Amino acid sequence: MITIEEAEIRSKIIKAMAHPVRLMIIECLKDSTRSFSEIFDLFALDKSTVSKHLLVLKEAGIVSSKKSGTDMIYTLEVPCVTDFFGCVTAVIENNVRRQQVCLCKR
Amino acid sequence: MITIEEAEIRSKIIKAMAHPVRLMIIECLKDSTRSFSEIFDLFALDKSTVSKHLLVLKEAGIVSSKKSGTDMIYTLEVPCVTDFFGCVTAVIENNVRRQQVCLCKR
DNA sequence: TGCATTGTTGGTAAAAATACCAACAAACCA
DNA sequence: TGGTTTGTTGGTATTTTTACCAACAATGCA
Repeated sequence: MITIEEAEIRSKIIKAMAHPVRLMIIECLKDSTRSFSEIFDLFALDKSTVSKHLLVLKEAGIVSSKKSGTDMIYTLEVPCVTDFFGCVTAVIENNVRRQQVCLCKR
Repeated sequence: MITIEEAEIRSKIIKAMAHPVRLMIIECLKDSTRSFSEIFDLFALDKSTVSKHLLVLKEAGIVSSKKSGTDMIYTLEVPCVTDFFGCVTAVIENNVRRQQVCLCKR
């Protein structure tokens, strides 16, 4: 069995992914690095909000950043996190399927 | 690119996993179903708190429950979620490695 | 029926997360 | 050097999450 300390460490990393904006950021970093302004342009949010979402991902160790000229370049450090989305999709499909069963039976 | 609606649906499922207690519940359901009292005994928490954590997992479609005699039996609906923990461990190990690099260089 | 046992629900207080604005820092360029 | 662009940090209001207690519902048992 997992200890509570280990669970807390895991929780921080999973929590860092548990926000729609941060999920979209991870998705857009899946195939290549992106500059802050490219990421910022995806959302109708204040730049400080986007910057703070990136900080959450960085502190979790999911992305890293480096200065390049004027830009700040963000990189997905651990691409395997996107593998997980397949399982999340499986949960979603299972939910849909179960709801259909309910609808049919009642 | 993923839409914001899709990201919100995914986010709800990931958020359901993003708590140390709920991660431990998932871990303990990995190999077999468990009764409420077995799960409750893992924690020094009020029974209402544990019950509500289970409700969060249930509403996300991660676990299901069924009454069996006196007990409420909980089942992990989508075991693949535990596969993800391997990737979370990869993030943790990467973080440790990077911190060691920092410590050496400074 | 009366009384435990088992688990859920309602209410509330405290903590954490989120988004914005404003101010700031760093780098570039005119 | 002075101004512009790019991104971060500080502060604050709002929302969400969390945990407890108390009350309740459902089941089994004496």
